[in-house]
Amino acid sequence: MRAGEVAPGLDAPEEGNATTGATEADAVSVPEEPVTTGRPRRRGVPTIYDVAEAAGVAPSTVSRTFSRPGRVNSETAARIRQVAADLGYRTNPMARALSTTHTSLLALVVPDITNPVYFEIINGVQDEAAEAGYTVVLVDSRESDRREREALERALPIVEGIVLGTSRMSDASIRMIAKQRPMVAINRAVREIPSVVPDNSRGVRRALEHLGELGHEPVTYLAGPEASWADGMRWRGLREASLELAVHVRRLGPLAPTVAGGVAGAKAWLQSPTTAVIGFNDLVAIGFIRYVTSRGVRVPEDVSVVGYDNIFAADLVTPPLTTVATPRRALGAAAVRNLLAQIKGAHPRGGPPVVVPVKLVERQSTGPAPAQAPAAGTPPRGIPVR
Amino acid sequence: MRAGEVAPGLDAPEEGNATTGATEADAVSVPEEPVTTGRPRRRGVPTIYDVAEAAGVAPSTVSRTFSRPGRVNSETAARIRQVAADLGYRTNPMARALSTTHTSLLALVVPDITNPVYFEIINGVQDEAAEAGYTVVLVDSRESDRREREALERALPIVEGIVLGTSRMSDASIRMIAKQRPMVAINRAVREIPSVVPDNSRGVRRALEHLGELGHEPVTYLAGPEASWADGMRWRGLREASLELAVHVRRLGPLAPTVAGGVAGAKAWLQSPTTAVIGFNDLVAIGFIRYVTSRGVRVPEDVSVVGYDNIFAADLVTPPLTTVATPRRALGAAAVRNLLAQIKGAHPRGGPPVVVPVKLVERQSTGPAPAQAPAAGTPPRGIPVR
DNA sequence: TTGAAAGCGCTAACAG
DNA sequence: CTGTTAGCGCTTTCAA
Repeated sequence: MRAGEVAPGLDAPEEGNATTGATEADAVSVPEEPVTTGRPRRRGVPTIYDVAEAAGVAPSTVSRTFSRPGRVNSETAARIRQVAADLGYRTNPMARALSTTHTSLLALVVPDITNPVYFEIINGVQDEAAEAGYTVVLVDSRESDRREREALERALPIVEGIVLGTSRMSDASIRMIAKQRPMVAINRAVREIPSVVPDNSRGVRRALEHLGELGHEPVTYLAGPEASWADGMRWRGLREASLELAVHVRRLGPLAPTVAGGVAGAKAWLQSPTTAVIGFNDLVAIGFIRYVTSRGVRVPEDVSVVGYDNIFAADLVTPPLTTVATPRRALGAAAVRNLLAQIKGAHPRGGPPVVVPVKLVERQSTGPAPAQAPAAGTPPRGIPVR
Repeated sequence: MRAGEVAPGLDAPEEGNATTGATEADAVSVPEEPVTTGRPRRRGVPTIYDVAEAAGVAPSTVSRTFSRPGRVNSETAARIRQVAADLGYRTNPMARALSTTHTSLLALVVPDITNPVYFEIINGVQDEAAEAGYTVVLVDSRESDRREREALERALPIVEGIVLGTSRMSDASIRMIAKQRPMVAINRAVREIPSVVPDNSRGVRRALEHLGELGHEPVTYLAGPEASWADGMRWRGLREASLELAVHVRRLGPLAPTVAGGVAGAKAWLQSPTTAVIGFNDLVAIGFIRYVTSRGVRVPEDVSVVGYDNIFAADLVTPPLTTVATPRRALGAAAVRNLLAQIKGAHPRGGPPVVVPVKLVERQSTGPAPAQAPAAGTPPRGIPVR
């Protein structure tokens, strides 16, 4: 018995004692004045109790009406919904969560919301989540595993699952957290954790193919961070493609995955230039172009460069960047679908990563190799050596 | 009385019959078989009851230990914390929220997470929120008021407050929602809603000042969307500055606040060029530069252009863009501080917007006006008229 | 199909 | 300073 409900009704004389489910004892104290607004409890947002009373049914019936439609007579349901609407009733997510542990919240972890690469991932995740009635909590680790852990720590207890859009944490930490909530990783393969990744090997292969067709040989790969899983995949793919396509590939790095990293790569490249380079990502490619351009090297006349990711800025720089477009929105959406499946019970954890296709976007930073290929160690014409 | 608690206690003989608060009636029904694991309730994450029992105190004391440190003896607290740690107890946010309506969640609404302008705002909001122990739920309206309303609708019941980082909803809708939760708007003044905005008039004034010093006259303003509050502010500031600085300003627009908008603006500008233009934002400025450059106009030799916002790409384009830097991170942080203050009770709603300072970042898209200013209606030298 | 009643885990008076 | 006791609003057996 909910004492709290009865008492207030009784304590408020002007409310009269509408048979609020009062016991016989209560019933004896005959009401003397009619009530206008029979509001049950303290003022505030209406609850199922308010709706129940107004509709003349039990609270549990109201609850069922919203949580298990179908388990209640359609007419009663209709009436209840009507009353609820009139009262402006909205089910309280916290109360529901308390008894069901179902919060309709998902966490999305990204290392840096400022990094263009994540925009579309975020959009894809949000869209797919919204479609399933889920809201997403964005956890921005700011490239710090401490921040990431803290933020995740805070979000963990309220979310039903986690999408790891590139994490800065160790595999061990990740697995630790995966024990507490369903999780799926994007762009990173962690043993035991389901993941979805872009087709890295095909991406670099297409880039190399494109460059090869233009007559470039050899090609320089401006490598990403040592710890980067994606970099490992791309380099591996590049070596394989190199064999198949019969165009040599040199590796130069590791480099920070930023414009600054690209500048650093350009400086190194100037010491032993090639007619084409493939950047670890667009930022690196952009930094490369900027620097070599400032040194009098023309793109793509002297050197062709292709980036990776196809971020927003790729089409803004001069010349517009030829790059491998990763389907980031699809990546995010796929991750959420997988996650939701896990949440719904079917726990297909582990297994090989889901691979989504990529494609090469040809713009103006690539062109035919210069007529005469530079001798090894010799800068292409026009390049001031260092 | 929590039946669930008492029964288990009695069932465990090895616990002796410590007067756990059992009634006489309960005490009589002597247990016949011993139990090994005297686990209180259903298996799962530990609750304050588990901690209380293990520490030999009342649940409420455990609760206080975590929710109102200081209101409990430091030694007892220490012991409780120790036990809690051992048990791996973590306070359940949903349960807490249910009784306090304090969720430690904030909503941040942005029209398009893909728009570079919002990155720093998001970071500022996240940082400030995290510092106060709050987690933020990102609501991306995707430039659609329907989506925005729906997402907000979903988040509303669980957040304690809302930061509107540029909304697509009507003032009326906004005010409607503000009735339900504390709110503060960024970059938009809505009557009755506290807001924080960048110093638009000072920003455009600095831009015009800069251009004036370089000898430009008159200057063209590539206007933003008609409905944009910011555009209104900027144009107004420009007209005032125009008077004070004695340099004429022409308005050209409205334009979409995008690269495409800039291209459209450039086409119009070519019909009656000036030696300098100020874009509504960086994207517009970038689009402008792209187009005029493709038509043989040199920047900044033939025309100087200044953008607005100082987005990431501003420093990536060629030439790097001179632009007015808006302190977006500070904007976000200030908004959260204000919001938190409201949530904590002091409701300083309404009032004039909080204005945060901006500054001009000079890069290479601006330079001295061409020696001979073009006669009105005449294209600067080198510009092919249409 | 509906109702009654017991919690979900925590906080909050109110006593002691 | 600590324990008792009601709930917060909703879901969920268990009966009817």
